[in-house]
Amino acid sequence: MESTADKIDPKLLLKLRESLLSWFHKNKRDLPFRANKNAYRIWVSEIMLQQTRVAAMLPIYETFLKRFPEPKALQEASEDEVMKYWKGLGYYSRARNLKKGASLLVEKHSGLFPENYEEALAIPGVGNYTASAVLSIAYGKHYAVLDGNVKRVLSRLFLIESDPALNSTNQLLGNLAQEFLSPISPGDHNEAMMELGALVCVPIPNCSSCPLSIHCKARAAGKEKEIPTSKIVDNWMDLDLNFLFLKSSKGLLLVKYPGRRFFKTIYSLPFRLEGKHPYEKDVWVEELFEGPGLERNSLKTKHSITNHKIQLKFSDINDTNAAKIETILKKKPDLEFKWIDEPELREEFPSSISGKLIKLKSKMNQQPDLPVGKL
DNA sequence: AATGCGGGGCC
DNA sequence: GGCCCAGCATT
Repeated sequence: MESTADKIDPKLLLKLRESLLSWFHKNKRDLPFRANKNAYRIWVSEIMLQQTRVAAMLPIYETFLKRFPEPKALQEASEDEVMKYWKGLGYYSRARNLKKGASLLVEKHSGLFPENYEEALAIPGVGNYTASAVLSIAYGKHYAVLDGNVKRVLSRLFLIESDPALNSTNQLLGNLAQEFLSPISPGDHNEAMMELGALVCVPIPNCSSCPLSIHCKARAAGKEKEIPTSKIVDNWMDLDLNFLFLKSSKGLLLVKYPGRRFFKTIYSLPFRLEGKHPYEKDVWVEELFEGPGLERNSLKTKHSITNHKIQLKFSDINDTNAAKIETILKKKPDLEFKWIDEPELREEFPSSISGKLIKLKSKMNQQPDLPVGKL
């Protein structure tokens, strides 16, 4: 633990905070969630901003809050309507959690976002980051946020060279953030750190406009461009997944099989890995795809699962003898399967992939002259 | 500690 | 067309 804040000159800390805050007051962007501040509006903005760029969430934020200006409105709305307002933001469990959280607020907290950290953490979809952000910005509580921006700023300012993906580094950065946090204006301080990381201390930093640059250890060491560095390489792999709509008199086939690469714990349509990939093929899947009347179409769409850039495709088999299929499936002892009604697919195969495949199918039905063939 | 979850803006 | 992004929950 070379760099801990308790070794830093307290006067320097004061100076750094002051420079940071005065920079923020002059340079902060005029954003809607910085006006009419209340805990609910800040909570909504923080949830929307998770893994999402400001530019992408701005137009949605305005219309969302106009329709759901307070927790009660969100609680009373149907989930479908909430989803409609969330459309375009992705990570839809965020919206479901927001609605659940609104109910919790109405029922347990008189419609207000709690001021207590543990109670905030108990809200679905609220983790350390969001709890600290809302409590500091809305209520002036003394909790430092630690997001990707703050990690980058702190790593450079205090020359933290260890891998930011490591738990130990995270802990160190969290302690530093808390030590550095302004006791007078924790909310502004947190926002200022994130704003600095978003505008100035970006991956390739603009040190000449940074209020902290003269005290930045990474800059002094000439390492500002290489910090933070992660030794963890994400080698994204290209992968083709062909999903099979196998329909028999019993319905549409779903399977679950813990030994496969994806969807170990949920039911999904049977899928086959195609093209070049390092994974083992499953014999029973190949047998299914060899069934009679296979129709492969040329439509595809994109999907990503951690470290995999996937081309999604699908094939159809209709009017198949269910008993024969089940014979194939039963050869695999730990394979579970069931037959469902096709309209239930989204619920029964709870991945966004099912939605994408449904969309692809409807596209195909609108253009019946698309090439369809045995291969 | 690893893994799954997405879609849009921007270069 | 690829890259990047104000994390959380589950396992």
